[in-house]
Amino acid sequence: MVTQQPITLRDVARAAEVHPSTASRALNVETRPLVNDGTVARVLAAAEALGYEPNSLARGLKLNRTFQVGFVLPDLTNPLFPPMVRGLEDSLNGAKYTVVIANTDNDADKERSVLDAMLRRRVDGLVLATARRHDPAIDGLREAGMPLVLVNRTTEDGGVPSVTGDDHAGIGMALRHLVELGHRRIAYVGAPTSVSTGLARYQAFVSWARSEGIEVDADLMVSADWFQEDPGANAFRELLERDVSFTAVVAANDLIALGCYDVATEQGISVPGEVSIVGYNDMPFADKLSPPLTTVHVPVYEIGRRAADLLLETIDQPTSMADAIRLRPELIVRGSTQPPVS
Amino acid sequence: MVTQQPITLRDVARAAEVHPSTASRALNVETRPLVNDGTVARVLAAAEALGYEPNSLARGLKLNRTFQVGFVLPDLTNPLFPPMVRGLEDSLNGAKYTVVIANTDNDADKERSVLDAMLRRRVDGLVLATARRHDPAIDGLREAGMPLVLVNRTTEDGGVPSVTGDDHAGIGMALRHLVELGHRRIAYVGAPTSVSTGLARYQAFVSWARSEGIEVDADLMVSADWFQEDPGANAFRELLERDVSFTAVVAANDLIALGCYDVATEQGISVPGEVSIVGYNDMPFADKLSPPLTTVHVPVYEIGRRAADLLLETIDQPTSMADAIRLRPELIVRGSTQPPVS
DNA sequence: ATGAAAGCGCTAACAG
DNA sequence: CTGTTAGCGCTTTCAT
Repeated sequence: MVTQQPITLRDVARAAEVHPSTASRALNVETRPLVNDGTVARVLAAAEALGYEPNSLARGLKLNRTFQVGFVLPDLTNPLFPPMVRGLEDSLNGAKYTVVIANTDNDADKERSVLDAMLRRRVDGLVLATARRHDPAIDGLREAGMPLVLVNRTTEDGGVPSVTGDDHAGIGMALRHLVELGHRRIAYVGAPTSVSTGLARYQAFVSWARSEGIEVDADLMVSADWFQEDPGANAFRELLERDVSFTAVVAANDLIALGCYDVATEQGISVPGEVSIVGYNDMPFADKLSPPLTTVHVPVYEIGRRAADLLLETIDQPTSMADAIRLRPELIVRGSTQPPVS
Repeated sequence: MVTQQPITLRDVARAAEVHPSTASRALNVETRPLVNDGTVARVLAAAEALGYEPNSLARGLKLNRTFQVGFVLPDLTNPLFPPMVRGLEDSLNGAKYTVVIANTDNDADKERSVLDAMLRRRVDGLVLATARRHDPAIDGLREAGMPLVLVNRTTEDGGVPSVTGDDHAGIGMALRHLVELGHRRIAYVGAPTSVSTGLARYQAFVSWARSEGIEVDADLMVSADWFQEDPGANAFRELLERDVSFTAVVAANDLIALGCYDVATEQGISVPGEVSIVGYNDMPFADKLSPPLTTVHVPVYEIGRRAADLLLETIDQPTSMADAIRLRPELIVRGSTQPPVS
């Protein structure tokens, strides 16, 4: 089994009996008009016959572009991200770009090393799902002139384009749904306000509660240490220990809602019999939980697509404006909410 | 905002007042011994000060390696794959490799175009989760001398290293569990035998049924069109329409089991009251289903890690043997199985 | 121990 | 319309 070495442009040129640069022009759609139709045909035929695949390393080195973009996210096993990746790819592949994924596990060191690796690879742009509200890493990237798009979360330092769900609207949908069912004592199991989604959802909860005429009781607000199941469970336990009465809870995301499910099961609290729960994101299998989770659907795939489009714009035209695209979520009513019994 | 252009080796060399080739030697751990300690220090300091990041395009072009490996899979949103990706990355990143993911959606055209893209990118190797039992695409890749590792599924044409779960053992665990509970009429909701996992699980079911002294009734065997929920539901419906009696089913994977759940719910059949169901894979959230799914856990993350290690070996030493690593699964008993009532 | 020179495969002026 | 030339940033003989 001979590891046959790849065909190069020179091979094609030789076969077509033209100069390599002519072959290059013939092969590239942009420059093809510059060359004689007959020659084009000959070159194309030769390339086809030899099975020529351009070496994108050489091409990238010359053009100073890699046609690769990085996607930096906390953890791919969070079910939020795979559909987003698909969205990115579906948009980017059309433009001949490839996506390279890197996980940070919310670890600052890992984030730095991951970003370094991206820079070394000379990615043409970066999609970041890891933004904190104040994020020096992002500032650094911007200063280095790296095209950037934030997804899901944003930074407050401004100037960076982003594609997110509309958290204010989404939390409003969740809360109004509960109010319409008749709930008045509604708890909020939040998430760290150090990231934009945590803050926005918290603020939205407070603001919508006010406008719906619901009492905003600090005793009804807890915060999970992170957007995950166990922290959600801990936060919900803390809430229960406060011994305040409530008939419903809005969770800052589905995994936190799952944590609430766990504690409810563990303590024999019926969902939605005794307490209604609304999640956020509509992650895969949210409909398979017991009870099926009422939640706010975030168009994650679409976020990926739009982010890709925005990034491509930014790469092609670095002066373009820093759009902050907010995609509208949708309430999905399932089995975890019902009118309060009392 | 000036897009400052990256620091090159020449910049570092100039700052350290050495020749670029000396700087190169100093920077590379392999060749560092060749250069004077003092000079090394000066170069390293200069590189650090300037924030030098080697251009891996140039490096790759010279060395004829990209330090990238491709991972070709059907669909990243299948919950089986994200942990596998993490396993790959955790192993590969240590060796300074990056993973590029591509989805085929089980579409032959798409598969061809992704593989082309991978070749164009000159990936150093490929991990494939898309193998069919006879797979011309894989043959082509082998002939081209591309280092290859198959995961999850294998091909029958041999000679390609692979890392999979031990399906024979796993199905045995599932079946024995049901037999030990007292089930005798056990159905099998399978998957296409055109892929190795579909075939292996089918054969394992038949073989274990025999050795356990269970009747192998063709009427109790159906096959889903694919490893997914809806096909699983359709297959289970077909089984029910046959009007044969059974008290338990082994599903070829969790998503198919989920499809069985759906039909059971739709037709008012109690799980596990009237029929016990065992899944396969132990996908994320299998424990959150209602009822929590008894299933066979496949060490997916570990498969990723081992595949990465194997691929690195193959890249470094293309003559190495085509190991077929089979990782042992584990039965996870949850709420979807119980002794038969009758 | 370091410098000089060549070249990986490609593209883009610049000529003709 | 096509050929010539040079160079992207790096590594690696080959000299010294």
